[in-house]
Amino acid sequence: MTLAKKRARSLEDKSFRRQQILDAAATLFQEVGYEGVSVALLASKAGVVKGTLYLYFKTREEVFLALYDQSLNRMSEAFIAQLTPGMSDRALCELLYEVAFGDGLYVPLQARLEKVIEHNVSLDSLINSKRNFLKQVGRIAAATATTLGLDQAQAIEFIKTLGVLIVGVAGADLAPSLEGEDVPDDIQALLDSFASKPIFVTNAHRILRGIRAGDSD
Amino acid sequence: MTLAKKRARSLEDKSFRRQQILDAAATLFQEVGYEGVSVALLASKAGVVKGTLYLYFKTREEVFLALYDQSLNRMSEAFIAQLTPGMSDRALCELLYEVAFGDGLYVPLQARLEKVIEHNVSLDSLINSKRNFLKQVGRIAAATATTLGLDQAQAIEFIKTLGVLIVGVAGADLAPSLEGEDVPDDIQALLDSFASKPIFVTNAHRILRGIRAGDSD
DNA sequence: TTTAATAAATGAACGACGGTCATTTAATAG
DNA sequence: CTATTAAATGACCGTCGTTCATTTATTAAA
Repeated sequence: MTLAKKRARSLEDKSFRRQQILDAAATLFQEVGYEGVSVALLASKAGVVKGTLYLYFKTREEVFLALYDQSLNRMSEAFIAQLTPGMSDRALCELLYEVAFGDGLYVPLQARLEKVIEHNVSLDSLINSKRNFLKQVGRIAAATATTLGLDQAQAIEFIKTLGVLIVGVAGADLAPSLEGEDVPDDIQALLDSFASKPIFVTNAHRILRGIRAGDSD
Repeated sequence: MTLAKKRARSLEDKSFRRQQILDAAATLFQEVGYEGVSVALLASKAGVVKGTLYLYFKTREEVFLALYDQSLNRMSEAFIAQLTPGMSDRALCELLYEVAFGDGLYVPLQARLEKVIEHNVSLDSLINSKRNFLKQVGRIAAATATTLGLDQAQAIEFIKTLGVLIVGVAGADLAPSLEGEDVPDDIQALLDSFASKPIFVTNAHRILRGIRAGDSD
């Protein structure tokens, strides 16, 4: 769990400590959310001091970018593992929803990736992250192509588009919880009408039909 | 332009000053973006001092929420004004894209609305904003229903869904500009493949076809 | 075994941030 | 002309992400 030595001098030691920090960040994120993860709090949970964090990550956002990369890898692995041959279009859309929203880190990080995280990250880190993204999209698309009988280009377009859709529908889940607040009926009905799952599944299905039909007009 | 008196004592004076601050915020937003609009900078541009801002807005985010409401109103008005009878499905999707992304404030604010802005706003302000949202969606949907020959329920679903799609596709536009940076070809191609307009128009069209077909499976 | 070289870890300090509030003072009513 | 009021002020607060001179655990050399 913890490092035997107090100083990480070898490369293995360093990557071990780096991962320690990431693990603490993942746990903390689930408890207090993105904005709640301050550098001071993260450092204390990781058992180091603030300055030490900056030996392992250039900025606070680089921590989140690394967390995002790992969550994307988990997500794509889980998706591919749960794909079953002959799965219906709808079942696949639902699986993708469950895997993406079930991870706990992937959706809130993806939703902040381009608007926030990427704005305080080195070009190198950004490029590495994008390369990993390309790789995971390729893996997911290949598995999807086989299951749904699409060609690879269709599957890539499908998966990329669903990534876009996930960010859109995630809005409702990332809005402040009004649990226990005195919300008028008309407003509550409006909020309910944006429940992420039905919107995602229905429209993922519509998009898939369009791709199958080969529309380009 | 500016208030004759140095103190705003009447209700008209107060709402005038409030709007002055909002105008300064809109201008500043276009220049420096969301994160660049600090309370101190906004105050100086509006010709007041920091503390004064808090007489007119409870928090920094309430400024952005008011800005969002006004941008949504502008947007829906422009959309309805430019609708023409007999417009094709595709033309309407393109018009909606142009109007939404052309405003300059609407898209970046909508993209941050639920994830950031609504988290630091009073319940009253939030409810008022949602009521305005409901009203504008109703107006846009009614005009769309007429133009496209949809019933009102279909049109409302269509417009709500396109709002979700806008937030998703906006990611690419809100990412940091890598203009002048040394970006490898594969990464540049990836970024280009997420250009917001074609993704929006193509998929808005697919969604519309699905709604027209009356899919619910 | 002792010493010198190294770089990992520290924590005090920085400027900028959003937000507060006792005080000042412009405008109004008597 | 005076008393009342509340709009405007600006000094101040705690917190934030980030930096860096200093300390010290670890390793290599003597």
